[in-house]
Amino acid sequence: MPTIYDIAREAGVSITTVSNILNNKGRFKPETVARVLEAVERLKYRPNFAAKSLAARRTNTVTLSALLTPESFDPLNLQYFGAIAQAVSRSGFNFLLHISHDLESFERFASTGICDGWLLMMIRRQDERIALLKELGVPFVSIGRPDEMEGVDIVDTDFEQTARLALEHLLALGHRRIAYLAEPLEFGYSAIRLRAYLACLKEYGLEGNADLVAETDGTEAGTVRALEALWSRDRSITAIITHDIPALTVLRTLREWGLEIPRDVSVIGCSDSPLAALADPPLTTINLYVERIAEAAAEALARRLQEPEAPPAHILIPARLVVRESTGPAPR
Amino acid sequence: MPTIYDIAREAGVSITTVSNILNNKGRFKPETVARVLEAVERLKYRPNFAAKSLAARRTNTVTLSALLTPESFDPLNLQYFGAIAQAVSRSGFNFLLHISHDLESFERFASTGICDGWLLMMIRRQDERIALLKELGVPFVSIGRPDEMEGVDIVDTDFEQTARLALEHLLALGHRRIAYLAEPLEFGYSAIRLRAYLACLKEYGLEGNADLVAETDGTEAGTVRALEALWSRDRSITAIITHDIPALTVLRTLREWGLEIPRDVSVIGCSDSPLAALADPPLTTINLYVERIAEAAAEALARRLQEPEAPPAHILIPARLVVRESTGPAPR
DNA sequence: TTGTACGCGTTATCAC
DNA sequence: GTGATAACGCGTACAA
Repeated sequence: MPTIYDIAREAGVSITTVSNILNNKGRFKPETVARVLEAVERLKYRPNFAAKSLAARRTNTVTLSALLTPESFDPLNLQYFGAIAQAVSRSGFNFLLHISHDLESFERFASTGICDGWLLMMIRRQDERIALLKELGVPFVSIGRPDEMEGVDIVDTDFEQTARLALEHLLALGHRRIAYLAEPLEFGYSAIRLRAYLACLKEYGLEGNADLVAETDGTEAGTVRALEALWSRDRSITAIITHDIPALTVLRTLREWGLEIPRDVSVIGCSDSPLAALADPPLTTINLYVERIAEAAAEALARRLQEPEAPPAHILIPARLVVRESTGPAPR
Repeated sequence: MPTIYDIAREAGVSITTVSNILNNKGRFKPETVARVLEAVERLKYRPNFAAKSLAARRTNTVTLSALLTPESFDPLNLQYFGAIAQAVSRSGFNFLLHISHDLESFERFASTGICDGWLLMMIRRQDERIALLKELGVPFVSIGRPDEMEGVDIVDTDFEQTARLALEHLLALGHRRIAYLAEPLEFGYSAIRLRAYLACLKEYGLEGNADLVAETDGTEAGTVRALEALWSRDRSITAIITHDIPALTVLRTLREWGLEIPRDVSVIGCSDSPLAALADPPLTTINLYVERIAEAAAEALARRLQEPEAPPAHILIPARLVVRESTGPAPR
């Protein structure tokens, strides 16, 4: 691998000149620039990452932290990865993806200074990554809301709005007995969604439905159990609001029970995972605008990196209803 | 961030001692070791990645390269990511995941020397990443087979065996008119699978079925078209071999046609994507032992990094049949 | 067993 | 405009 000295020699200039030209600093004779660039091309020179980082005291790199959990097989995560990769690249940073199975591997990685800042996803209510990064003084943006949001930059879906979107869609179709099947409430977003939903119920004078709430433990069996609990409590339910992944199980279980969807029961998910369109019937759900979330997160981190002392931003991205075939008029 | 000098001062030793103790070199008084480790702990010192890499002329880091394509939403990819992350960590390297939307972003990243070696997945028939890495002289292992395998380390599924597994399963159930629905043949693995399948047919004296082969373009509509082509060619088909993702569409389309699975038609997929178990009915498929592939790839790369001149290895990992509910006895 | 000094490849500072 | 030269933080001869 050639070094900056090789280029300087080839072009007949000093390494300072090479460095400055490559980093667009100062003004140089077009001729000099040409000679340098030509040498770079010929020798296929690329500045060494380690040396550059060490000297500049910044790596110009941003890392996305994802967790490795059994539940995290939702292909929606792949959409997030892709969208964030693009958004970060566009904002001029190198992009890295780090998958940690435990906090230790995250810590080892985070404290070596391989990146300037972090994007955190799959946020938990008491996310240890946040505590760690705060302590280390490493800039980051949280994609999702932890319990303690004080002093942290946050980008998240506007779950208050998704709750409204789902409820209003069902109300417009004539549904009144609406159940809510929550994902494990230990997941921050699940707790937030439920709270928003309950508030929304109240707004529409439907507090009665607050009884029709169940929680799955995240497994298929758990979802079936939650559904059974709901059904044994009230057989007049005509619609269910849930998340995309449990919705798949709900769809199948209801059909096994001899119910037809949406004739007998309407089902609406949330997140518009790629799985939603593949479901049978295709699932009505809420699209989160993953690209906008990615864009906002990348921007927020870029700003934080530039102005370390700026006040933390809390950005909520609106979502949109995607009507497919799992919802229909309430049975009479 | 504290440096090695801070630790040396805190522990009352030289930086050499700190460095050696941290890297397990030489023998030291237990007392000295304790003092150093205690200082490290107290100041939360971690060797700086850039400085370490620069001095050692190696980064001790391995990167997995994934491509960003519309088709790549299969959650199986997430399993690969996780398994490879773990395997690489276990083999003592830092793990990075790089998602590239184009060759340029890959090249920019690969030529800065941020990692010692690469693991390549989602291999294409003429994969430009392979050409680039070869030219750069950067060590890598290809997870999947490109057309030109000469001189490259390869770890892949034994598709010759998966073909046999699927065919034998169906034959044992009494099927004789078996169709094959291939993924786009521009994907290397798809071409390899088809070739292996045709060879397997011949072995069983079933060359007649070679007519019952169709190719999807990877979209849902394309899969439906391929299925229609198959059906218009021969209505006596009782079983279909395909990949997991198109299998989902096949399942749904056949049901729309009024066919029951597996009573009227058996369907078998390949790859045991997390989606397979969620399908309706749950899909019989071939499990690829993702963990073993990951393990083998990480090992192969570690060996290559240690012995740059070792002869290239071509490792094929056997798979296993997973019988669920989409296959059954042939209708009489 | 410990300390000094140099080198890794780059950027930053400051002089010319 | 261009060029010396001193960091950057760590590993490692080599000397003590």
